[in-house]
Amino acid sequence: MVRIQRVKGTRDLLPEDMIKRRYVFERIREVFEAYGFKEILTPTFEYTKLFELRSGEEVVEQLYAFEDKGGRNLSLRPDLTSSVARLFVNGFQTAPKPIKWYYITNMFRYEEPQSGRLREFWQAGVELIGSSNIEADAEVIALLIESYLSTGLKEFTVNVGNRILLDEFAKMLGVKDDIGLMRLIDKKDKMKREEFVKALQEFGLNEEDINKVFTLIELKGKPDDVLPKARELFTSKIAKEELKKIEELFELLKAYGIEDYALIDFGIARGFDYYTSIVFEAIADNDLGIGSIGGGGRYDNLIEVFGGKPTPATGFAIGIERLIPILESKRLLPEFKIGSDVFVAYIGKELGIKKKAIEVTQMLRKAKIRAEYDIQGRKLSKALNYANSIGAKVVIILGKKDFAEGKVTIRDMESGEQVAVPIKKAVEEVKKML
RNA sequence: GCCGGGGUGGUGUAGCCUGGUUAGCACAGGGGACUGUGGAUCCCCUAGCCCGGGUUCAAAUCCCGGCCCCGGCCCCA
Repeated sequence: MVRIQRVKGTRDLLPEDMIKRRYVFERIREVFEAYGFKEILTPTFEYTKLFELRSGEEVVEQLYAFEDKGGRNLSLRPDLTSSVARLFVNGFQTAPKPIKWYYITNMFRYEEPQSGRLREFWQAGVELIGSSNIEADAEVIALLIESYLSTGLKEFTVNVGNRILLDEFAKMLGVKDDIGLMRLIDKKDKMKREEFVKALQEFGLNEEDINKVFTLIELKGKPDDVLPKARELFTSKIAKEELKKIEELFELLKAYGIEDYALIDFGIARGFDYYTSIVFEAIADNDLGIGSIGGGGRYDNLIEVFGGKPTPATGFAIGIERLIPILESKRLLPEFKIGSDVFVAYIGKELGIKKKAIEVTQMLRKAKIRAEYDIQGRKLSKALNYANSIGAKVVIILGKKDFAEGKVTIRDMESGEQVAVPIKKAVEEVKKML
């Protein structure tokens, strides 16, 4: 007999995992809804073409791609942004703007698993479609920050960069392979300074250019410190306009009251696939080897790539498998009690007494008390033992004597105290003890 | 896709280097001692060498391949 294993890069989620996830999702959901975002869900799989249109044919390597029985080339969704854009194009182009949608669901990417990276993972994210105003960027960045705060996380920052400024920067240096340069800059934190310098030299940059790269990288921190230096570095008109937007962005973030968590980091690249302007990523200090815990940005070209009329959009996603371990390691999650509060044990094997045990259990359940009765039909000492092991606070004992008198014995599992009460009073009595 | 480390009952492990009894231990699980009182004790039971091939008289142990886990690279939409 061959034992079937879990598929590589997937997880079984047990009750103690689920309760934590549910808690975190609920906190995030409350904030999303407070901001007026409405929940949507698109299909788990799409035509592979959808993702190719966005990211090029090479992405198939990173997709869970397959052919179905009808010969359709499909892929499990690697994120929801493409699907949401597709949905928008298919039916919401004339809907009132902005459209504010959120989702909490699983994604699939065919990659080698490692710390904080699985082949199936969950994201909570939002998309804000139809506004090119900087207000839209501010709204989603503020929402991202408030989402983390709602889970109890405090030691994190959302670092804001800008794709246009990086393009301008590449132009200034006369670099054609701007994406290559950005990837290199993105890796700056993983390398020693000398290695980084060497890599930049190999990329074809002279000393002056390399100094400019370092100036760019050091453009990191609070806007009051960073923006004046940025204005010296960037001289083009386009760049000046973007800098003005970023200045306004941070003014708006102050109005949201969350500016302490937002920083500028012009070295952020974030993949580069379809981001067009403001990009951002959330970093939480941790010793688990986890980098970004979420991120997003503006994607003003994607909707027309999918055949819609040009429509600006921005959004973000939070990686749950990255966030939860960090919350756990910082002890920010509450203690959860899983399982029943009341265990109903009965003595004897007669049908009548079993039925009475079920009836009592049902009374408790109808009163919204988490209760179960001893399906195993254990002897009393084992039943108490079991009740103890599942953490039941109260055991209801139904014996022949009780049965004959129309009563049950209620035992407080912490103190060991017991009272015999008429069955009709049992629920009331138990409620007092919980 | 590439690199490094690993894989022994449900869980945690001993054994592996240096091949040789019936693969040991603990916890968990089921039953009993105990036909109305738990967190205890005792007894019994269940259950394992990731898969395949090779070397050998003999493989958990040595060799090769695969799968999976942990971590790193590429990539990270």
